[in-house]
Parts: sequence; structure tokens; C-alpha cells
Amino acid sequence: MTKNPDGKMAEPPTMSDVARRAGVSAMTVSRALKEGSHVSKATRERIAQAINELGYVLDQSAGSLSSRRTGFVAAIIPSINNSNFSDTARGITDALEGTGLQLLLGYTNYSVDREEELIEAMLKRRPEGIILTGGSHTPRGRRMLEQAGIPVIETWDRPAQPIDKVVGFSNGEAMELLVETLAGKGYQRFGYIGGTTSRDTRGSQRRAGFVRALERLGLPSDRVISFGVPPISMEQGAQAVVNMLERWPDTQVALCVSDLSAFGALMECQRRGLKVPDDIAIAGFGDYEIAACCHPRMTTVNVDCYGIGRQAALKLTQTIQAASAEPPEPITVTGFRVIEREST
Amino acid sequence: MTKNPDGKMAEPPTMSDVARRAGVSAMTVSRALKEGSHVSKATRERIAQAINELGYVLDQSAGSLSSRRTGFVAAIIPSINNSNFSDTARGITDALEGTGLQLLLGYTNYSVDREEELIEAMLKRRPEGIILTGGSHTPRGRRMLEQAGIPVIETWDRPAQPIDKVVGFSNGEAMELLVETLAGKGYQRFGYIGGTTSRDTRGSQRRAGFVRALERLGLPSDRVISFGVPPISMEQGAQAVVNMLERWPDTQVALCVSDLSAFGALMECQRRGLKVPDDIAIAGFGDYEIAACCHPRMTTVNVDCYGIGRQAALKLTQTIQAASAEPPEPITVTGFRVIEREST
DNA sequence: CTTTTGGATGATAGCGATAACATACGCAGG
DNA sequence: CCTGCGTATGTTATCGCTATCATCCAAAAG
Repeated sequence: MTKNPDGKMAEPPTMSDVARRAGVSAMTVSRALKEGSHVSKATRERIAQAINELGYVLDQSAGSLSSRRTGFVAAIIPSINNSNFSDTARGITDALEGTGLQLLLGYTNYSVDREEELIEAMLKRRPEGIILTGGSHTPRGRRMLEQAGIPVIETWDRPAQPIDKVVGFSNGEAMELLVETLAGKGYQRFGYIGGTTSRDTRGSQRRAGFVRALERLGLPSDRVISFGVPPISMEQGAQAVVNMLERWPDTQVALCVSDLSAFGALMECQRRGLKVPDDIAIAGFGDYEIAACCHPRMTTVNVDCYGIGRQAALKLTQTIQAASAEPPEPITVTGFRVIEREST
Repeated sequence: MTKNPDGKMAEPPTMSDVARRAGVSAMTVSRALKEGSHVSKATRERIAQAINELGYVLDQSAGSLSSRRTGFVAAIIPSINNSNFSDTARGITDALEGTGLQLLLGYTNYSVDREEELIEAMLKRRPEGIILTGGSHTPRGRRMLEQAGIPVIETWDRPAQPIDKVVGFSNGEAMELLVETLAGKGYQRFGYIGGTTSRDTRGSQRRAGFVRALERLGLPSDRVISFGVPPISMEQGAQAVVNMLERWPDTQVALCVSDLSAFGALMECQRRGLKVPDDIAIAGFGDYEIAACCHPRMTTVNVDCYGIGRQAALKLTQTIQAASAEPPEPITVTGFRVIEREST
């Protein structure tokens, strides 16, 4: 930290300081700092030098108060420690590249109350748009979003009553497709491993899809282990599969709410000397890196996490820019596909 | 988005709107919104009601211009898609809870140039402090940090010339400890798997520690595979171990720059029918969830990622608050320990 | 030589909040 | 009944920047 000779903190220089030093007005400095405005080359250079000498950094919060553009968008994800969501965040960042918009990221730990707090905290900073994960919010959170006057994008889900725009897919249908694919290979006795339903909406929908598909196929759908508070960990997946094998020893295939719990289950089976997929088959959800790399490689459902982020950010920037031009489609449905590998 | 009858966007209400509706001055509204200021109960309630009716949300960017406190701290990490760093981010968030400070998170993808961009982008928003990963920055990035007039905390490393404060550990020493521990178990022919040196400073230091420890022990230290651009993935770890076994088939133990590459190597060995640790032992670095859960469970080095974040944030808030009181220690050294498991 | 045009720059007035000071009022103590 | 003080509220002046309009001037056009 730079200090004055008297030991007190030096006040950072302002635009006027730069202007004075360069012998121009503050307005000209402001222009010089902005792309595509008319400032003569000589002036521009004098200003650049003054900025350099003073170590000046533009105060964007002051600027945005004046221009009424804060230059950032907010995104709220359940967890950053989950590569599915961090891939989405990466997609957002990449799509924002070059738009002059910056990402303000927050995470909820899968709590809607924490989400409400975050929504408020973010809205206080006046983002130009906001991207959410899922369509479940507290009533107050929802109301704040509706009244914020900015584009709102819900992702990773297909809410029955979208607030504004949506980029997502049906988690239930994706799980149904996985069940059908595996049933097509001859599996009949399916088990499901997931967390308790309360917090993780996407998890609940996957489980509902599991049950729906089996009922449609006329197969038993009661082998469901709900274990632990979502998101369930690798270790919890390991414990759950033990639990499942105790209750229903003849289970042929265990579907898991995510690749992480599936991986835990897979390792636990190996530890107990079970052959996967011969003794028991295992499939996950999400197509994490680990699913492609573990041994045996894991069957899973790929959902275009990165693409969800990209498209959400794209829709956002389109909505912001095209204030009057034709707005983008309100709902984008992203794809998913079953990746069959060695574990089934 | 709320729109007026004429179809244009409704301007969000300001504090004056609230004040008018509640029959008080804007200043009183400002006070009512702030803890511990004297506003009568009746007035407070009238204001709360007006806020509710209008759906008002405080504009913090305007407030911070006036109060000269933006209420957030910036943190820059290499990747959010890496649980070590996201654990650090979680530690920061948790330690910031209740301080009125919010976290603005950015990630560099392990690029110092991207770091420089981020530093500038963040500084433009006038954070009250900034937390960085590592001690390698571009000269310009470093200069901006020095001149910013805010506390700077470098983490995950022990820079030779710290900018300001440090919360970290020596990656080299940690790797030395791992080598010594394994040498103590009788291993003699060590291999190392890591990325090319250019980008990942911490990775380079771990490799240097590997070499140092072996030289000190009088063991060969040339079995080093540098493969791929950091951060190296599970898949790259798998490829690297194949490469290593081709070049030095009698390698007894492979140390990897992180648990992720170690896991890839472990799975690849199993795929090739090698017994771990009998045919080859494998150890990682970082103590990720996967290391505790894979089969066989992986020996690794635990570094207190979460604690690094917590302590960095703590040091930051102490520095901010105790402007004149005694400032915190400039350097905090966090611990690490070898976790011996089944893979060695 | 006048007019037009547009680039370069400056002056002024906010953006929406809060700091700092000012005012009004009620109640305890003399 | 006055002084003194603390609570409750209002007024004013910025915070650092940019939108907007005004001005000046040189070069192109007529």
C-alpha cells in the first residue's frame, strides 16, 4: 500500500488529477479512456503518460452511476466446487468476453434462502442482467427479480412458470432417456441413488424421471435410496450403494443423481470385490471428467453445461443490446445425450 | 421485467421516491436502511412499508461513491473448476460472512496476462482489498497492486518478494516432505508427472522440491515427465504415466503434481493390469475428495485450502478495520501434511 | 471568399446515495 | 423555569465520473 510521507494512506488520484497533469479537461480524459471517441493522437498520448505517472485507475463505480451502466452481470450457481456448474460459469465468462460486461459470481450451497440473500446483494449493485440456476426461488426472491427491470435468465431447468427467459433442459426427461437406454440393453431391476429431496430441485426431477420411466416400462420403481443432504458426495454414494445392496441384493443397475456419487459407488463396489458391470452396473449423470477417466469408464448423461452458460450469456447480451430490436427467443432448450461406456 | 404501460422499461425507484412516499427525507430512509442509526420505530415502519410497496432496492454503487466504501473484496484464483481453489474461495466467503463485505471472484485459467486484465478490471471497481493466488504477476499487474492503496494478500505460495501480506506455504517443501516420507518406506526409484513449467508456478515449485529432496537423499531425480499445459487433467495424467513406464519401466513410485493427474495415472495403471501399489505406487498432491474415495485410496499431501481462504479473508478484514490499530502479521504460514493411504 | 461540416475540446449538470452539520424537540437535573 | 444533552430528523454539499450541449477551428465544398 502506498503511503504519504506522513504515514497516512495516499488518496488515489482522480480523473481531474490526470486532466490537470495532461493540461486538458476531465471530460477529455474520460473520452480518451473510452474506445471510439474523438481525441487527437497527441492529446491521447499526453493523457496516457499522465495516467502512467500517477498510476491512475478509472473508478468505474463512479462512472456507472453517471452513465447508468454498471457493466456487469450477475450469475448465481449452487456450488463453485462442482465442475458442471463451473463449466456453466466458464461458458458465461467466455460469451461475455468482448462485450464489456464482467461476471459477478455467487454461490448458494444449494440453499434457496442463501439464494434470496444473494439476489438482494447482487441487485443492490445494479447488474445489467442476472443468470440463475434452476427455477425454484423464495417468493421474495422471485418478486425482487420480477421488479428489478433487468433480464433474468433461469438455467439448468425448465421452470413451469419462468420469470423471464430460460436456457435449460428437462432433468426428468434426461433421466428417463437413461433408463430407457439401459432397459433397452436388457436391464430390469433398477436402483436409484440420490440425496434427500428437499434442496436439490434438479435431483428431485431426475428421481421423478427415473420413477416415471420405469412405470411406463412396467418395471419396479421402488428401489430408491435417498441418502444425505444434496449435493451428495462421492463418499455418500459409496455408503448408499452399500445400503442398496443390503436391501435389494439382486439390483442389476444403480443409477445415481450425479457422476460423483456414481463414482463413489463404483469404487466401493470394487473395494468389495464386485465386478462392474457384471455383478452390478452403475451409471451417473453429468458427464464429469471423472466419468470418462475412471476404470471402468462410466456410462452417464452428458448435458451441455458449458453451452448452457454460453447461451444464457448470449441471450442476456442480446436482450440488453436489442432493447427495441427483436428480442431473443424466451426459451432455449439445450440438449442432452446418453454416453454409454463400460460401466453398464 | 417490469414495463410501463407505454412499453418502455420502468425506471427503478430511488431513495427519494421512497422518502416521498413515507413522508420523510431521503436521509432518514438512508438511516433506516442502516443498522444502528437512530430512527423512531414508527418512521422505520412507514419506510419499510414504502420500500415494500415500491419494490425498492438500495443502489449500493451510488452509496459507495458517497461513503467511499464499496463493500467488497476481490479474489483471483486460477480456476473455479478445481476444488482446491474453490475451497479457498469458500473459506474467503465464510470468513467474510457478517463483515458486510462481499466477494467478487475472478479466475485466470492459469494465465498471468489474464490475471493482469482481471486485476485492472477489479481495481476499477475499487475493492477494499484483494486476494491473489500465488506470487507471480506481470510487472504491470504488480505495479497496479502496489499503487492501489488497498491491502493485498498473496496466497498458496510464499513469494520471495511479497507485495504486501501472505497466507501460504512452500509448495516445494511440501513435495520434499512427500518424497522423504516415501523414501522412508523404502522407495528408491521415483518418477514425477507434471505439466510444462511455463504457467503453473506452484507446479514448478513442487517439481523443484521433488528434485531437491531426491538429490539430498542421493537418489536419481531425472525421471520427470512434463506433459501438457497446466493444469494437467486426469486424462493427461493417464497418458503421462504410460510415457513414464515406457521410458523407465522399473519406476517404483510416481508422484504427481496434483491428485487429478494422479487419479488418471492410477486408473490407467489398473486398465493395464498393473497392481497399485505393488507394481507401481502412485501419490498425488492436494488431498482432493477423489483421493480419499478412489480404490485404492490415494496417498497425497493435504494443504489446508479452506483455511488459506479463511485466514486470507481474516487478515484482510483485520487490515481494513484496524487502520490505525496494530495490523496483523504480514506472513502466515499454513500447514501441510502427508496423508498416507493405500496407493503407496 | 463564404459556407458547411465534422473533429476536438470544454463547461455544466446531474447520477443516487451518504457525511457532516444543523435543527427541533423532549426530558432530566439544577 | 431554564440549561443541557441525547434522540430524531432535515439540509446541503459532495463523491468521481459521464451525458449533453456549446464552442472553436480547420479543411472541404460551393
